Amino acid sequence: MVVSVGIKQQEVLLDRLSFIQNLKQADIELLRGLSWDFQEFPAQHVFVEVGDRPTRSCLIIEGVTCRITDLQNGERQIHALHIPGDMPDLLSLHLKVMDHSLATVSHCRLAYVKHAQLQDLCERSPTLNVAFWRETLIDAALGRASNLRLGELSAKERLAHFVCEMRCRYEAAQITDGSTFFLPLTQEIIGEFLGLSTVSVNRCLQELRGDELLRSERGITTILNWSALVALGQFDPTYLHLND
Amino acid sequence: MVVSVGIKQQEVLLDRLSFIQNLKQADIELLRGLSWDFQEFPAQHVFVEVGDRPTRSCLIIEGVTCRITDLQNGERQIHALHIPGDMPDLLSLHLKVMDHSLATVSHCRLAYVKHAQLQDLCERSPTLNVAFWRETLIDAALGRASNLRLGELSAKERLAHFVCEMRCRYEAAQITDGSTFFLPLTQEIIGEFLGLSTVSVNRCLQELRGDELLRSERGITTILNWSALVALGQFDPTYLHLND
DNA sequence: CGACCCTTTGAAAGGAATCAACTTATGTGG
DNA sequence: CCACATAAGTTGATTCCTTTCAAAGGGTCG
Repeated sequence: MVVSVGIKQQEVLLDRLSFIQNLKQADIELLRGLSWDFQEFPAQHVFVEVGDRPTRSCLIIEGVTCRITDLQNGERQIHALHIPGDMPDLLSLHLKVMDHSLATVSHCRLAYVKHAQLQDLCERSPTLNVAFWRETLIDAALGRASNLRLGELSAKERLAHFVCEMRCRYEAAQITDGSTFFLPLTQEIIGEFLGLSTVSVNRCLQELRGDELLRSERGITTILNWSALVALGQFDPTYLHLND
Repeated sequence: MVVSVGIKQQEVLLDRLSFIQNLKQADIELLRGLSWDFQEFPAQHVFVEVGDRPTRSCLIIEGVTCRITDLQNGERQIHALHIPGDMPDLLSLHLKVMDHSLATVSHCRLAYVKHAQLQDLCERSPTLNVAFWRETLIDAALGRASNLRLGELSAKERLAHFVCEMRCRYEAAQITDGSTFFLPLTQEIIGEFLGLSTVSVNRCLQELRGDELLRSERGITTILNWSALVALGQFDPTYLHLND
């Protein structure tokens, strides 16, 4: 379903990219010249599948999506969670065959651009070329953070690290309300992301709440003790590359 | 220590890039025009540190390097292992501050190019721009494979998956001898990569040997039963993007 | 030949998974 | 607006895979 193209929605991308690069007027015009197709999906909807050869990439306007690999036993590993402003399949611009799937976690509004347009834009503007390339590099950096969590941290530490990351990303995307933000994730999803069982996620969450590090109900998450969370999760935001 | 610049060493890069793109003559000349600084390091040598702001990137000519994050307790997570033909810090071309360290695992010979040269080359040739971008995307895909191993696979499965990946990458880099290749890694390094203790790595390796899936001594690894290894590790080489 | 690093082995402890049930939300239709 | 159905969260008991601890064997190199 194609919905109306609102200027405000396009600005999501401008906000994101201007954050990291000094865009010249010409670049801004190139970005504004992109034509987007808007599409909405319900929660739990797979919108890109392994093996697909996408001809366009999407920008998340609203909602949360995840990058998934399915396993034989029906389990699945969530490699990454993406929030508004992210372009979860920007990589398909140069990796022709998808090596994973993308699915919505919550109800989502996505904006699609054709690869051809992006390629053209990258050839015209070295600045934008770098900006988009850089987006894929930061996406990869988030993957390294996942490695760290999965490989070295305990269940409780993983959860703390994860919350810290999300808080920073939400803040960067300017969708926080003070130290409160809305994470529309079930404990099952969090478990699939952190390599934990739902039961473990639940218990660790309760511990974090009991330790008064955070409050959370129905996805509405409030950080109560940031420094303690950071320490527990050994969280170092360098990998988010928000300031370089 | 800067050593002599051999033509053969430069070809490592050409081989790698021509594998994935149809290079035009002009591109090949641009690549040949790059000036490399060759440097050698002993094993266990950290050559890029967290927080560094590199002005050049390296290509591995010989040896194995690793991408590392150090933790408080002295443990470290190895995010990735790189082999000849890989450019482990190509990402520093656009991520100014390193969010991890790079270290040699075995004795290494590295070839360095200045970022300025690479940037210039990317502006001159859209093809090469894509080729290098794509290299960083594949690097990220390897990270997703790590996620999968760490998050969903048992110790034995992780090891199997890992061996499968290395075999494919070694083959692509043309440094195999039939089903035999040289992995200069201690069990400790493998453990740090797979999120396992040295003891577990050792026991799983013995199992794989006992099951006659592979043979290995002093890093010399021989695959005895490829399909069984692939099945055990649930290995799907799509993410290596060797054919697209 | 001894020092050192890597590998191997055994026994015990522990963190998280699993299984199963129960409670609390969310949502739909009568 | 309540009854029922479904999804999400919570709890307890048990099992199991890995880790940890500790020590012995084996290879390499000065």
